[in-house]
Amino acid sequence: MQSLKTLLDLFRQNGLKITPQRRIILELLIGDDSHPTADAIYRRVIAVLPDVSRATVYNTLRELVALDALIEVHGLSEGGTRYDTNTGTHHHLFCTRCHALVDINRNFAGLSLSPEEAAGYKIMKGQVTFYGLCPTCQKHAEN
Amino acid sequence: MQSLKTLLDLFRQNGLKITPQRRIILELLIGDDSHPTADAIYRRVIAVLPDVSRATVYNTLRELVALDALIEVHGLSEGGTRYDTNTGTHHHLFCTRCHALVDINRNFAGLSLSPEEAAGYKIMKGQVTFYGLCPTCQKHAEN
DNA sequence: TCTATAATTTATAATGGTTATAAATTAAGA
DNA sequence: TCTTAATTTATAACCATTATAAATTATAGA
Repeated sequence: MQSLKTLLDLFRQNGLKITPQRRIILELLIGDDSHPTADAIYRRVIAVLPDVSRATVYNTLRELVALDALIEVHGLSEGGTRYDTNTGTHHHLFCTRCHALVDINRNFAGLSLSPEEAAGYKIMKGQVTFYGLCPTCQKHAEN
Repeated sequence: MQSLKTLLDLFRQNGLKITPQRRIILELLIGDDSHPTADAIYRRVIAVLPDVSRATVYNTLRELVALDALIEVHGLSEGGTRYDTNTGTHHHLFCTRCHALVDINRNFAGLSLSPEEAAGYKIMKGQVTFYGLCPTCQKHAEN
């Protein structure tokens, strides 16, 4: 994710106002590679600005996604969409026990389909998700 | 997915009763490779047995998943979980426009992580999802 | 075949993440 | 400083799914 200044400029360039709420959310998001949920972001926001509403958090996240400054990761964990500040092409490694999610910044060779396999589809991208156990969860061996 | 007889035996072996509702759901699911949602299955069920409730459909799907006879696919489309009758290891190809989902029954070589990339994680599996446009959606070029 | 009973189904309410609504507030250009 | 459109907020609504509890039923055993 870019610097705060770049993000603020991006908002301004798109006719969006810089509100205290938006500024806090952007500041918290920058450098966060934990793939937080909307709720996790909300909780961190109200620790700083206690009166911010959930709706504003959701709205701001939606704006960031629309501006391609943030990516939604669906289908992992039960607690809702995860937000990814890494907007480049990358893959994921997910801990099925604690739901930690880390980025894999690498290209996988051989990630393509033969014409028969592709069944006439025009392929736009291939995304890999690795499932496993993080070091901490391996120690708590059960499950 | 196995034959109806195999599935019925599986239910019996696990002390589950064979009800008309369950039988219909199993029959509809066998040979269905469309990755339907719970709602799609429900609508097909009530076309045959009009009084079956959504809860029964959800319950039966949950039982099939617990018996490893059905797999849940999360994070694709907005209409909820997709159900996959292909219980073997495989990958997916998803049309981002019409949400068609097809199985890729192949192993991808090179789908592993170096120790540094794995960051201490114990990897259990790697799942690939290809995103693209199906032949029909390519014609309706927009989007 | 009949009965007893535990499993199942059902209607209904509840849940959880997220979006819509509409009124009150506010950023920012003139 | 004003004006106004954008934003925020509280609240309700939404949708997929699960929980609850009462009514029904499959099935094992008499």
